[in-house]
Amino acid sequence: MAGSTATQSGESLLFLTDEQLRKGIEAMFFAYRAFTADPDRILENYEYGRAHHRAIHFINRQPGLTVNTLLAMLGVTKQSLNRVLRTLVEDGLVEARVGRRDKRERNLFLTEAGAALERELSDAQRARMRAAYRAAGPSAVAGFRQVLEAMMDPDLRRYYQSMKDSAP
Amino acid sequence: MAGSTATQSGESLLFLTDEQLRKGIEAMFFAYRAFTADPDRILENYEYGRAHHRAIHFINRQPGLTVNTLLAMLGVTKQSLNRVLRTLVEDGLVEARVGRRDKRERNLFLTEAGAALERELSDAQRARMRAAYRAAGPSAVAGFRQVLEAMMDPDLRRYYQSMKDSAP
DNA sequence: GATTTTATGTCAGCTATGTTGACTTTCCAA
DNA sequence: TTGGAAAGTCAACATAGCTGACATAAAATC
Repeated sequence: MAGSTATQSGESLLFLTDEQLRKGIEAMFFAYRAFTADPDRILENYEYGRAHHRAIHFINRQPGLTVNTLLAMLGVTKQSLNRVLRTLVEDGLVEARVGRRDKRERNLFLTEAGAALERELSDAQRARMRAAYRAAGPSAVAGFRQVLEAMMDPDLRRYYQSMKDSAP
Repeated sequence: MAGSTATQSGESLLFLTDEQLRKGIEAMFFAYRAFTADPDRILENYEYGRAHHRAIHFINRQPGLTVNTLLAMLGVTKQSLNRVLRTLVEDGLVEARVGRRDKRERNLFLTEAGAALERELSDAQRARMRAAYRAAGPSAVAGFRQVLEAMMDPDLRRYYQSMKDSAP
């Protein structure tokens, strides 16, 4: 409630003033908008939206994942995801295979066409990310990742950390 | 198109593999979701949405700003913003004063009630940001800000940099 | 074997927030 | 004095969230 500048933390306090925190909030807002701008532009050509991009992204990251797993990562309702998934399957970008062990489950995979769109979207997004990383430098990148990680919901942080981090 | 791991950059290349970039992309996605979660929860109680929050945030940051300026920062159409602004004015959270010099313009201000909601939303969001900053440490915070800044649209970066950064 | 739980899909309807297009009012400035 | 910028409004639409209700199949449990 109060100024919240002064705390008992042992760390340097310079980064915890309200103004600093507000700047961080704005930085997130502006950067996130730029971050989604390129894919959004591409998606228009296909009459898809951000929701399709997110589904495609995670199916690519973890081929064969189940609908429930994807649901947990996206944090939307199954009805909302289903609408997206259905169009992707109909359009031949995603394949939903009945689970081998548990036949109630659907394992999701990108088709060749799906992988191609994933590449197009991700190329654009990675290009911007790469430019930002270059401009900021390696040690800034490490800090960037640390702060984002600390900000995440713990469950998703666990997933995030479990993903491999460097090319094999 | 190709692996895009190898470049001619003089910097350390370790941060520019596709995997590293993809992790950065996911980090943005997950962190942004967490970043908006607290305000979203609060806004439900008032029957407002994220769009209202954004308007309130920027009006608080720059009291008296014009509708056009706000439009540029939010990156939406005036019709979309107008709907939000109208409800905020009707509900007595925002005051739109006719411009002194140019009477076509409307200068936007938060009322006491608007400032109170701003504080509630921003307290929650800053609390999360503060926790993440503390967990990551001061030098990580600097890097975080540098990368986000590099990612922004240049016009918004200019605005962003022009805002004061430390408590006066 | 019967029952319950789980995973998924689907229908209907609602809301928030974005869009475009057309139009009006106000009013500054050339 | 008139052209055009700034602001506001109305209508119609799309996307992507949401809730609730219900269906089906398969697994798990009793």
